Amino acid sequence: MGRDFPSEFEQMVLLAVLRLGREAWALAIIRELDREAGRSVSRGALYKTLERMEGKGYVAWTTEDATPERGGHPRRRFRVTPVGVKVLKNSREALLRLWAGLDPVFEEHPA
Amino acid sequence: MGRDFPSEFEQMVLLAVLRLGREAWALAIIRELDREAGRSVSRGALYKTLERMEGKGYVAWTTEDATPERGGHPRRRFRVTPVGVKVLKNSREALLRLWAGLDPVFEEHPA
DNA sequence: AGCACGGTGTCTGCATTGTCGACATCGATG
DNA sequence: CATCGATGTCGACAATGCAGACACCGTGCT
Repeated sequence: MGRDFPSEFEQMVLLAVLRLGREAWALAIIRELDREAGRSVSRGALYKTLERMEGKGYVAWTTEDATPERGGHPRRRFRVTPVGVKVLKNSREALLRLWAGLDPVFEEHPA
Repeated sequence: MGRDFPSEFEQMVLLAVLRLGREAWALAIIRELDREAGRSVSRGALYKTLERMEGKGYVAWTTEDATPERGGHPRRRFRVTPVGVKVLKNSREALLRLWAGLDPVFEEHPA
């Protein structure tokens, strides 16, 4: 059904992959998440999630071998599938709808 | 730590409670979620989550007895605590930051 | 050579979360 | 009295989030 919601973590990962475009390697994703969302993740957690999302058809990847410069390892380049984009859009819209009208709550400045 | 993220579902529930204001009873939350986010939840799932969130200090409730009109049952009125608002704000900002620049991806209308 | 180190990826395991469905109560209605 | 609807509680299980250990292979020091 169209009613499929990615978990919060999955959303973040999907978004990070989208932002990285052609540079979406695992470690880059971790750094992106850390930098942009203030969220640190271990590789294990990330790979697990990516694999699960592949199962659901949210992401896909291609293995590209060598970048002999740095360690010369085959690394995986991830990308978000159309389905992934769709569910992302879905929850984005749901969130947007729920946030609507609550601005006063969020606008408050602390200190 | 300030770095605490509510899960996607928790976020939705918190938001629904905020929107409902003084009318945040369990069943109302369920209806709100269904209506605004297209997400259907069972009562068990919701209560569990609310209780877990109480443990983390995101929500609190007061039991008000009787509304003799409809079943005459004590029902719980939920509300989001300041901590709850804070974590909500946190993830909202993280999401907003991650979404930034990806508009082209989301703006596409499918036909 | 030898060794530590950094970038990659895999796997096991466990704690937390998400979710359902059954059980239970009480008033109103048929 | 039998039902139904609004409420809440509980037990169980599957899915998810996440860490840490294991492993490989170049590079750069020494």
